[in-house]
Amino acid sequence: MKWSEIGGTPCSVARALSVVGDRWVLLVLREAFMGVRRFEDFRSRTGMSRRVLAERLTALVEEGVFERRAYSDRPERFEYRLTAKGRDLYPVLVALLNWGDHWMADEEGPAVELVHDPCGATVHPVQTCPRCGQAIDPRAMTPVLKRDLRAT
Amino acid sequence: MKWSEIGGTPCSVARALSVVGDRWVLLVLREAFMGVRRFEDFRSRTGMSRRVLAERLTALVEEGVFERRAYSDRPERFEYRLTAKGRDLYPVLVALLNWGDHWMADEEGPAVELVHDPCGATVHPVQTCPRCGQAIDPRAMTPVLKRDLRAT
DNA sequence: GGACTAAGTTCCAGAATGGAACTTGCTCGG
DNA sequence: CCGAGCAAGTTCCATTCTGGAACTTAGTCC
Repeated sequence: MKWSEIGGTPCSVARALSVVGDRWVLLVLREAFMGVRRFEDFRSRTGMSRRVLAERLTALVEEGVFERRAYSDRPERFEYRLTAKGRDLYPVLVALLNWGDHWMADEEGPAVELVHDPCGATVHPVQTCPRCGQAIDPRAMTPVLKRDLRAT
Repeated sequence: MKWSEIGGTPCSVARALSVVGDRWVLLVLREAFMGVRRFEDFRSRTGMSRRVLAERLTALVEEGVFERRAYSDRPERFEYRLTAKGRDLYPVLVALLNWGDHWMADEEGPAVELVHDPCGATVHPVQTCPRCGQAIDPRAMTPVLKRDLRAT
């Protein structure tokens, strides 16, 4: 199976990955959540090649994760802003951040910390059950398969 | 910058991605969380090539995400089990699943549902602030940069 | 006029990938 | 005993993808 076919799968994880399951895309999203909007800023802060950045941004705009809009005519210049669909990827980034902070840390401590404005605390958000409010433990979750994940 | 250098960055997201920021790796993890442990099962359920699967599993074992252990001598056969480090990636997968369910759905509904055993509900876990318990809204979070994300 | 900027595009050599064939050690059916 | 089958890889090749550097376009600043 080629990667490009993965989005045709009925699995939501696979479909999400068809959009977002790319090394560079996730780094671009990290920057977007830090407020970056411009091509050159994405490029210099992630260190990716222009080639790949241009390609990824185009794809993300097509997927509706970013919106491309002019911030200047003469000369024409564009910026990339997260849409609601893009903003909803925040939990993915936070989950990666938490895991990196926990398992890939060095002595100097995390480079980025998250402050929850309403309560003012520096936090690592946790996943909880929206029904009972308990923190999620993987072993307390049962995945129920409704369809073959490979079917079309 | 080459991808292989990304792990040397002080950013936890980048470091997490150096391990897990691969299309196929995340699909392998999806299967692992559904209980899959064996090479052939990973292969047939994800559709990836043996070549790439073998390579990724080796790397994940080196990183401590999976543990490789024999489940049979004569002939020698191995299985791959998630370690604690691997299990901690659950929130990443759940976040992707949630996003896929929400934004990439089709008419037939999700292929996988998650049941929270303690309360019995089918749920989409949400990220909350461990301090005040509120659901996380990206706009209510301020990222505080402690160091340059590109420095060594 | 010349240097500089931002947002791309183009080109190339080298790295990564998918697919299919092959290997190893063993079990099973006849 | 013989051939088929299986699981977990490994090897090979043709195709695709990447990083890096150079180039383009339209305009501003000195």
